[in-house]
Amino acid sequence: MEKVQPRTLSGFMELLPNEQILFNQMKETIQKTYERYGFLPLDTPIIESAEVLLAKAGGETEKQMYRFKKGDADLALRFDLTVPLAKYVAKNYGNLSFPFRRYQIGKVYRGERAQKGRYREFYQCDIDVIGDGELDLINDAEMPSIIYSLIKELGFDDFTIKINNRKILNGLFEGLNQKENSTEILRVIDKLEKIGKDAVVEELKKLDVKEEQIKAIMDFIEIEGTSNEKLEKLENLGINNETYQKGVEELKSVINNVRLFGVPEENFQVDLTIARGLDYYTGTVYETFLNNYRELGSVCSGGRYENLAEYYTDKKLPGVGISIGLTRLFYKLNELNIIKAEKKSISDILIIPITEDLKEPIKLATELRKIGINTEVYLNNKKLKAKFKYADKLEIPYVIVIGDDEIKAKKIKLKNMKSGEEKEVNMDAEEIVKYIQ
RNA sequence: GUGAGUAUAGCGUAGCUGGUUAACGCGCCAGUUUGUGGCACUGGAGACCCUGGGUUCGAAUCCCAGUACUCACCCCA
Repeated sequence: MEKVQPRTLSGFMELLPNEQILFNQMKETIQKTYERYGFLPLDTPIIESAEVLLAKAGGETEKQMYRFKKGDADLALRFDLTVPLAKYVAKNYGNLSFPFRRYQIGKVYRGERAQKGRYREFYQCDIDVIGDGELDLINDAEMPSIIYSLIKELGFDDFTIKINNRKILNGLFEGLNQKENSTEILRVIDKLEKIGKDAVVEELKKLDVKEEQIKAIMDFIEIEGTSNEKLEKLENLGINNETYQKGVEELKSVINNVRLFGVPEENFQVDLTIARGLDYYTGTVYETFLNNYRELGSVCSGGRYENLAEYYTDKKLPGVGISIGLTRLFYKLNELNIIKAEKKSISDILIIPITEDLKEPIKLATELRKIGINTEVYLNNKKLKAKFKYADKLEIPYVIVIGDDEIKAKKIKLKNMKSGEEKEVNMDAEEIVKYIQ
C-alpha cells in the first residue's frame, strides 16, 4: 500500500515527550502564577465567526488570518487572545464582576511565513484586567509585579522590565506635527536596539521626517539615566503638549507604584524606546528582557488600552494586560540550552509483572496512584530484559518486579534504577513510598 | 507578499568531477546473559536517494518544473 508522508506543517511545533514534559511544566508555572494573583480562567473557541474576529482588524492582521468556509459559514482561527476576550466581555458583560481579571493560555494562529522562533500556531499566555467605564492607573503598576514573579518562577534572576508610556511618544509626535506618521515612527524607534542609531535616522528620513524633527526624536529617545532621572528630564524638556504631559505624569505614577508592589529597583526601568509593534496600546507599555540573553527579544510584553470592546459594545471597557509567547520562548530557551528537556517519563514507578495473574500488580499500582505516586504497569508480554530496558530508556526511577514468589510472600523488591540497589519491602503502597524520594 | 538555500533508512549525516551491492553514527530487533536495565562484543532488519520530466549507453549525482522544508526581509509572540 502506498503510504502517506507523515509530515507536520511548517510553523507548527510538535515536541518529543521529554520536550513536551518541560513545555508543560513551563505552562503550568505560568498558570499557577496567574492564579496566585487572582486571575480567573477563561477558554474561548479557537474557531470563531470571521465577522467577530475581523471586527477591528485591518492590514497585516487580516492578511494573516486563517479564514475558511464551512457550508455558508464564514469562519476564522483566532489571531490572538485579546479579540476573543473583547467579544467575551461584551457578550457576558452582565454576568461578570468588574474589574474583570482573567487569564487565558491557548493557541493562536497566524498564516505568515514561518521562520526561526516564529510559528503559525503558538501559545499565548495572557492576563488582562478590564474595568467597567474606567480602570485605575494602579493596575498598570501591578502588571510589572506579576511579570517579576513570573520570570522568577520560570527560573531567571537577571532580567529587566522596561516600562514606557505611549502618550509620551504620541504627544511628542503631535508636537512635531507627525501624528499621522506616529505608527510608522514608533515601529522605527522600536527597532533601535536591533538596527542601531544611524539606521533609525535613515529610516526616519525615508518617512519624510524633517531633519530637525529627527534630531528632536533622537535627542528624546537617547535620554539616559536612572528611572527617576529620566522622569525628571522628561518633565524639564519644556514640551507643552497635553498628551505628552499626561503621559509623563502617568509614567511617574506607575513607576512609583511599581516600587510599592515590591519589584526590586534592578528589575525595572523606564525605557523611552519601548514602543511595541501593536498599535492598540494607548498608555503604559511593558517589555521584559533577560539580560544575559538580549537576543531573545522581549519575553513578556503588554500594555494599557483605552477601550477593549468598542467594536462589540458601546460600553467603555479600558484594560491593561500582558502576554507571554510561550511557544517562542520555549523554542529559544531550548535552542540556547538555557533549559534542558531531561525527564523522559512522568512515572515514578514501573511495575513489572512476571506472572499470568495481573491482579496483584494492578492492585498495587492502584494503591500507589491513590497516594499520588505516578505508577505504570508494564503490560506487554516481553522478556524481563526488555521490560527493564524500557524502564531504563524512559529513566523511570524505580522498578518493582512482581512474580508468583512475591505474591506468595507479600513482599516485593523495590529497585532504584539509578543506583541499582534493591530493597525488600512489604507489598504495601504506604511502605513503598517511604523508600522512594 | 519578496529573496536565498536545502531535500539520501525512524533520526543525524556521507556519497554529488555521472559507472552498476548507496556508506557511517545513533536508534530498532536478536544473541552472548531463559527473574534484572545501563557497558561491551556478534549478527540482523530497515532507503522506489521528495515528485514529474529531460540529457546520457548509464543519474542519488547534471538540467528544467513542481512540491515541501529551512533561513532572511516584512510583520510579530
